[in-house]
Amino acid sequence: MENTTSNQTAQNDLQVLRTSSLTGALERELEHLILTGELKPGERLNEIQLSSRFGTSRGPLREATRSLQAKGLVDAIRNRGVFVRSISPKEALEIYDIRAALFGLAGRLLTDMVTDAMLARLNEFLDEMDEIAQQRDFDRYYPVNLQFHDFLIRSTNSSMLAQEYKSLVNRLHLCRARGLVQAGGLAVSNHEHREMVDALASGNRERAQEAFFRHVERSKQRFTTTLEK
Amino acid sequence: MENTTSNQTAQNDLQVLRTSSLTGALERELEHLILTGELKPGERLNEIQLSSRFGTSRGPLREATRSLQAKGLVDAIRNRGVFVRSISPKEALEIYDIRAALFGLAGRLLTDMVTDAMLARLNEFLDEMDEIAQQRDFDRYYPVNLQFHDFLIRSTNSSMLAQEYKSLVNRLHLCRARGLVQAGGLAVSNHEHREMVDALASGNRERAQEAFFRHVERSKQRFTTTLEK
DNA sequence: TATCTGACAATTGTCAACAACTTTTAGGAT
DNA sequence: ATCCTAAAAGTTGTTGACAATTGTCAGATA
Repeated sequence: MENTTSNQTAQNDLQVLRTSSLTGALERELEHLILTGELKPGERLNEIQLSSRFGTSRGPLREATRSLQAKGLVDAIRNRGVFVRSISPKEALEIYDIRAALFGLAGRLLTDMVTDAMLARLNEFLDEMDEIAQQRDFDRYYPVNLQFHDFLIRSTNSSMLAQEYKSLVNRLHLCRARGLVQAGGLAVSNHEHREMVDALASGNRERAQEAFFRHVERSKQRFTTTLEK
Repeated sequence: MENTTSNQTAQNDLQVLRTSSLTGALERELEHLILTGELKPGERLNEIQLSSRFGTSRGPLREATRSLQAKGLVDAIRNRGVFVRSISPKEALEIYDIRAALFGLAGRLLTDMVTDAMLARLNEFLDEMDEIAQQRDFDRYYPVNLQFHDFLIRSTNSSMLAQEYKSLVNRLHLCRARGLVQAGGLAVSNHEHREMVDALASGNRERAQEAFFRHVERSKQRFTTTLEK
């Protein structure tokens, strides 16, 4: 039994390596370590240590870190090494603005392609989040909230937009000062969600864009206020 | 004489290598080759050929291409090589939208920080472009138009925004179908520019955002029409 | 003629070794 | 004790070699 499972995983690994690459796998692994916080902002990525940990040589690992550098997740200093990037509050605010702009675009695009089925699904989300918000259960609210936003972005059918948006969210995770930012405004947040969905249903592009934009901007403000104390 | 200059460039190269890296230099060089069209969309980047051309080994070159891959300028296929990315019309349209959203954000941000000096500089740009447009001199119009947009983006003081915007513009260059798109609408374009500056001067955030947004959207429409014939 | 097969060439994937640089540490001078 | 210096250790930068894969082409077969 143990034999078959290990054979299976070995086959999976091979399957992965046929289409993807060792570098790509390492990159995903490192990205995971960074985003989960196992590798913390400012921490150095030791090539020897990491490559021996993953059982590869330094070459593919270096390629993976170059990719992460281009994505803005690490900084590289020549002859010193690569370090998990640390996003300053100033940079975080800049990213919030860009995220707001992209989310606003999502709202604008969705207005012209929204269906009854989509509105129904969105209202399901709203109801679910309302229920959770009333119980002040942040641990349950957070993932659904994430799903809600993901659903909206993916519904635009713009893979470029989805990719850019994800990249921004990832970088935002690297801001140390970003604790449980929105722990306070659960009900508030969902009120904004309703405004967004209503704007979509109204068919008014500019209104939807503005509603989506402001939702992220308010989240930015909540971040600012928690920052000041 | 020849000796001193070659010594100087050699010193410059060394100076560059102290702060930057060989990989970084290679990446810039490759990016240049791609954006100028010396390496055309779909073309393969031969590691041996390129590394011998630049006088390095394949290691740093591979790291450079990984970075370009993350930036969306090349595609890599395992065991086949990396290829200059070819942006489809569909993807180009998606990028136009994102660019519009970011440019709209620039307008919104600038509204709150615009100075008399900045407005004066912008009006200089407008007058200059008007003059060139009347002469139908596209070769002169294009770089000034670029400068104008660059000036606006940089004036927001958001390095993140500038970086993202530049990345999008770069990728747009990889669309084969994008010839001299806006060769037609010189005067039209500058009329839109005036609307943008006027909106900035009005102090109305939403109006400025919309004006900036629509400017890129109209440029997208011009792209679409040239695409259809 | 068209298609399949297998050897050969070209190219990419990975690795280990060496060179260059940085940081640490130990020793000595003040 | 403090500061400087130089050797040592640790880490990154780069290279060339080898393995694995893909592409090419001549010859055999139907």
